[in-house]
Amino acid sequence: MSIEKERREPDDGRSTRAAQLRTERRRELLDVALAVFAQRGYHQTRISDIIEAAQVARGTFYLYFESKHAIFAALLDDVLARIRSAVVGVELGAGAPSLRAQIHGTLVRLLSLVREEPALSRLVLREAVGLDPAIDEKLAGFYDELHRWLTDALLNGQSLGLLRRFDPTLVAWTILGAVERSMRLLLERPRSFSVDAMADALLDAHLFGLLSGAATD
Amino acid sequence: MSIEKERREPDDGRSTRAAQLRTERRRELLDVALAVFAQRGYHQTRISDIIEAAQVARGTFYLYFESKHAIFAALLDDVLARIRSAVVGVELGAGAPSLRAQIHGTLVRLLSLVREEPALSRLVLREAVGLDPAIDEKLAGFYDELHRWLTDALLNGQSLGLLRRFDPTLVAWTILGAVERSMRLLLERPRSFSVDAMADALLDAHLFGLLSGAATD
Amino acid sequence: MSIEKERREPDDGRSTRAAQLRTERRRELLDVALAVFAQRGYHQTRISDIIEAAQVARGTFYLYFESKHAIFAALLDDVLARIRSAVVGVELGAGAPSLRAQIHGTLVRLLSLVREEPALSRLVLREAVGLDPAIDEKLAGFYDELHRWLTDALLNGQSLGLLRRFDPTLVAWTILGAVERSMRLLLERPRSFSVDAMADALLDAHLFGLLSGAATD
Amino acid sequence: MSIEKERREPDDGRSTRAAQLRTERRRELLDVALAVFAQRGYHQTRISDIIEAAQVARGTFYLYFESKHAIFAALLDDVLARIRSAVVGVELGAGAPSLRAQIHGTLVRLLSLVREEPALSRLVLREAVGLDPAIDEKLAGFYDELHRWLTDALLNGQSLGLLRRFDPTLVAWTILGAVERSMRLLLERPRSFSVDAMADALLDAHLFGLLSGAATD
DNA sequence: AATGAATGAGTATTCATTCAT
DNA sequence: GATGAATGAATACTCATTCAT
Repeated sequence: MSIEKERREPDDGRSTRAAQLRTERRRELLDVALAVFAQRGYHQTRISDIIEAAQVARGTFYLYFESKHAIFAALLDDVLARIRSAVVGVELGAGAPSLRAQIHGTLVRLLSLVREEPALSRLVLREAVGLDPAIDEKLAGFYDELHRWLTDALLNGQSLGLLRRFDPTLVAWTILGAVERSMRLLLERPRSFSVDAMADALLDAHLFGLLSGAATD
Repeated sequence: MSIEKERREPDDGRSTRAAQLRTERRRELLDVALAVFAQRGYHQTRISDIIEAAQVARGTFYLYFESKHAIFAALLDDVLARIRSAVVGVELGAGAPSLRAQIHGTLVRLLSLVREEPALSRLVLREAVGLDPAIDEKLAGFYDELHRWLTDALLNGQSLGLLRRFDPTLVAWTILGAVERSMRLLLERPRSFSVDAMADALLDAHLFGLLSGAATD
Repeated sequence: MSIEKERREPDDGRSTRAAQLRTERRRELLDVALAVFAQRGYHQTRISDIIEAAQVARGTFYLYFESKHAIFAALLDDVLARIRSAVVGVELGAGAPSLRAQIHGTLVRLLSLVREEPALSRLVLREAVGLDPAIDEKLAGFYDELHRWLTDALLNGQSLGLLRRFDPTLVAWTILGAVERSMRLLLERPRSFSVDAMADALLDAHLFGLLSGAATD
Repeated sequence: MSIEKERREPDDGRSTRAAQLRTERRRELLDVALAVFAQRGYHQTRISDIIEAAQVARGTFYLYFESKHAIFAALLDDVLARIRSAVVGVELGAGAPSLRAQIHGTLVRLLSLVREEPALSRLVLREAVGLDPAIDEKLAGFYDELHRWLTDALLNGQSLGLLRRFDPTLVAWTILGAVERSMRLLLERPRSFSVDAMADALLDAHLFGLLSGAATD
């Protein structure tokens, strides 16, 4: 009992290096697990699949993650953070790019994420759905977040006179669904459309509506 | 699945009665399974849950369905059929109700289905997602079907001059996503919006767009 | 739902036979488990050992017992009941056999149990000790019961004037320990003593004491 | 176990100091392990429990003990030695305290050990029972030792004419059991009896027997 | 000597499905 | 057709021990 008081936590290279190795291995496990989850789905994935792919002993896995569920949750957190960072940054200040250009940019970032990281995307759009109350809540919270952001943007546009009167809450959900389905589409048929075309279509449809100018009904 | 359909029985009264009983029991199993699947989710549901709720012996279950997977698939087929029948019937002929009224009606039927049959809806919108390649394909096929129907409607509208120029394929996916998300919203927060308001919001946003009349960008 | 109301619980031969089979199989599992637990000890025993010895599938085991712990507890209950029934029946009424003869009989029954059922005995005397708080409590309760019984007997003897003054509580524990150790001895070295000699030695030592008549200190 | 004892180190100051540190740390591990084993039991105790409590790295543990089993065995050896030293010292020479006083003293020493070192006592009386063939043998050997000592004492008493005729082997086991159970009693209900009263009760019962003077049967 | 990350054998329990009655 | 006892493959997680640093 008295001995350990003399022990000093070395903040030297050794522990720094150890922490780094730890982070790396955790990262590797996450990467491997992502690939396996995306390919086989959560339930078809066995811990064995992950540790075999990661070339790691069974016990090692549990050194880094408490459970199969935990690594999936961590993975999901990663993706959601990525999506968040693809969304933030729309600014409606003077001198900023036009509203339309900015939204277009956001859409392109989102859709590109799907194209570049299909595994990550598959996680949010497919594997995480209906998995678990805890996961469901995380996902619901995330969509709420996006929805809040979008609602604010719409409100902003309305108060600036750019957008007309409508229920921003409902419309925000509508747009979210449209984007979500576009992402899903890109995930399932990556070759069918260009990211740019999709972003344009989304924007045009929502900004200008579908009626021909002559239409009255 | 196909096995039962191909089986033929002599058409006397006895087998008619038997067939009827068979159909009833099958129906009851489906109803019970729907409730359980919707409440607990596919993976958390054990055959025991179903047969206990249905007051049926274990072996009896397998007399009516080949497997847990099979009863889920049958259930899914049921829902998809229900949704189909909520969608079909939009006619763009002369003397028919206005395009807008018809689409509004379709949307109301869809959203009402969610409200009245939350269990069924939950099955398509949550439980079936990412379950299984076979299920995925069934679901994808269904969405393709809806998409094709919607694309046709849009093309129709364009050829009638009611709708302006845009890529009907992309826009159809967009609209589908918007509807889907609206249904999901109604499923998760049934009290938050009226079916009618949602249908209106969906229509307005897509028909007229969000820009204020004065907006140029 | 309406169908099953018509089903009747048949109290005929079929379910009677089923219940009997069930009891038999449970019994067999208990017997086999007893042998294995006694030979290898609780912790070294794997469920596989039991089901292999019982020629039964893994799932079948769990049809009859909730867990490894549960079957051990059931087994322990069995033994304790056996020991109880070896102890009860000491009567101090008029016309009854002499106190000494009766106690001798009880001791013989107890020690014979060890000789005839070494596996059962090993369970109480060795395997169950320190296994688990729940088991510990069961065991402690049982010893308390024996102790209460013995204390009563001693009090009885005192009030009849057969026994001299002493603290019956303490002495009862003392005697219990002597018997327990005798049983353990018989378990470990079955050939070393006859049941009868042990019962005699226990009785003599406790009734008459060890001092020689001449002893004053 | 024996390995460490045979290892020799050059006797200069450095290694003396080192050896001392080594002994200290070993001692600390033993103390900590004792506490943990006594509280949680052998099987519920994980090496992690010990090293966390001892504030020592995992590998360090194995520098001092070959295995979990080994540290338990070492601990058990400690207790057994303590008990031995509480027992030895009964001398039946002339001028020595009376036989009764000496035995009383031995009993008090034994029972006090239980009171003062409940953790150690729990180890012998509960945790070690039925643990392992190796441990069992160690325990059996120890009881044999006690038994031999007690048998000798009884024989001695008989040859001195202090004790009457009886089978000393059997009676020695009997007494051992009585003492053992008294210790267990004190362990489980430390408040229920005084050490002195227990020693007295044990002695009185065994020396004078339980029959009233008038008793003939 | 000390550390603690890595190892991997070990195992209780679940549950979809079968089949004898 | 109905039953439900029996089956056994499947798998997440634990923890004593090792060993490179």
